[in-house]
Amino acid sequence: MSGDAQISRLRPRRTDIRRENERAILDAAEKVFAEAGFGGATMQLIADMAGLPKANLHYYFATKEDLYRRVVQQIFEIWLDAASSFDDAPGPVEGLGGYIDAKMDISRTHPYGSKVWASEVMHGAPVIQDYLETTLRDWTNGRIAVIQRWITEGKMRPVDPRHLLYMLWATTQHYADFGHQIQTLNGDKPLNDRQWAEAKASVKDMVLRGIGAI
Amino acid sequence: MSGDAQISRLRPRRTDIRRENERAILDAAEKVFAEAGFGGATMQLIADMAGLPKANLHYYFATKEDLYRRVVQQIFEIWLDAASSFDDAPGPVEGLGGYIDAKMDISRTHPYGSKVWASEVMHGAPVIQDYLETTLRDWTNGRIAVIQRWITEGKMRPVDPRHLLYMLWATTQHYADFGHQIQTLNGDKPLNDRQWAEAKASVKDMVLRGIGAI
DNA sequence: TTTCATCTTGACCATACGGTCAGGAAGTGA
DNA sequence: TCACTTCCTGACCGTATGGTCAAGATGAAA
Repeated sequence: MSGDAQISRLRPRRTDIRRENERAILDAAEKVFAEAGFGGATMQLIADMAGLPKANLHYYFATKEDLYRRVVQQIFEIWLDAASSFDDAPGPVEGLGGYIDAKMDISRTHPYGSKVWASEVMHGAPVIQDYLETTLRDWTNGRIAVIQRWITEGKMRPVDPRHLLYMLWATTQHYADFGHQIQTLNGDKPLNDRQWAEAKASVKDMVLRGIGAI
Repeated sequence: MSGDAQISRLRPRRTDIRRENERAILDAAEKVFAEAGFGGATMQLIADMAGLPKANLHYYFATKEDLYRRVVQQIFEIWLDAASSFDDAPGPVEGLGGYIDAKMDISRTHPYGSKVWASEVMHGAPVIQDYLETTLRDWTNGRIAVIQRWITEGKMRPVDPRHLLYMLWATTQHYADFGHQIQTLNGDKPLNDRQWAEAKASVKDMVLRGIGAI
């Protein structure tokens, strides 16, 4: 009767099994890699956190490095998506303001991924160097062109777009990468909703004034 | 004859031996910890880079963690010294401008130390948490007071001093911690003297305008 | 039911690592 | 020269790690 239908629902399908296990492993790996670094992370710890035996990890991800690469690619794609505000914005206030909002939100929701990326770059980008030289370089040049156009149109002062981008990346990601330090200076308490809103407002205000957009 | 004098000069004194070996080990350790992380660094690699047998490292530094702690403390003290411009400055242009100059210089001269610090904080500051809660907290509160005074005196707009400091730390250290990424976006070439000067000028210009100090 | 591909897992292995130690070399002060 | 401290180092050890494998369990298709 309805029992059959229930069982066939509860019993996971093949594709679901694969998807759910890969998701659990990637989530656990992101956290462990962020907190211990690539060298300090162990497959055993990731397995425990994902609730799977270690040998099962190697069934889905051949090596530790494969797993790590997937984690790094993930945060990179999330950041690329966040840049859509650049494209269809009339000026720097909307474009850069929206970009800052998006990056700050990501720093709050994906602090582990941000840390893994930072660690990877700090170590000389051994596994994602090709990304830097292709996707990131193209992306950066595209946004530099947009910023240059805004300058030409008189919508902001003539600042070096490169150093502006570096400042944006540095400042927004700082709230994820150095979140522990910020928390310590905040009386050992994580920033609450109001404080995050103030942080976003402060960053936007200082940056947009700094480039003469407001 | 003069041979004796030469020999007695060439033959290193006890204190020199200790000082020089500790220096060689610390320099090598700073680089290896920065490039591989604490977990990825090996005592063997540090020993090779310092030109000493591994057992000798353990003669000067009991454990890997002891060595690591010394490296982290080093960069922290360098940064503290850089903040002197804050104290005897009439206003934000000189105070913050000098601080940015100093931090940017350190990012160029001590990129490894900066990375080690970043890595340590990202991993939750397991070995320098007490520093964060004492020295750094006190230091930060002191500078916040200075910034507040400047605001009261009308020398800059009323911005949140905390987020201003975070922006300064993030931006200046970005040129060290993400130096590899910056280099990649610079055509795989390190920033030259002129580009470093431009970077400093850009950062100072954007920040000081952002807070209404110029 | 039968057949097949996918998934699971405990046990195992070779390697590399941090750290130890004993015994000798070298500098130092009397 | 002698006694003493500091410095040096090859050899060694226990442990933990990434990765393998073979045998079995489970779901899917016929």
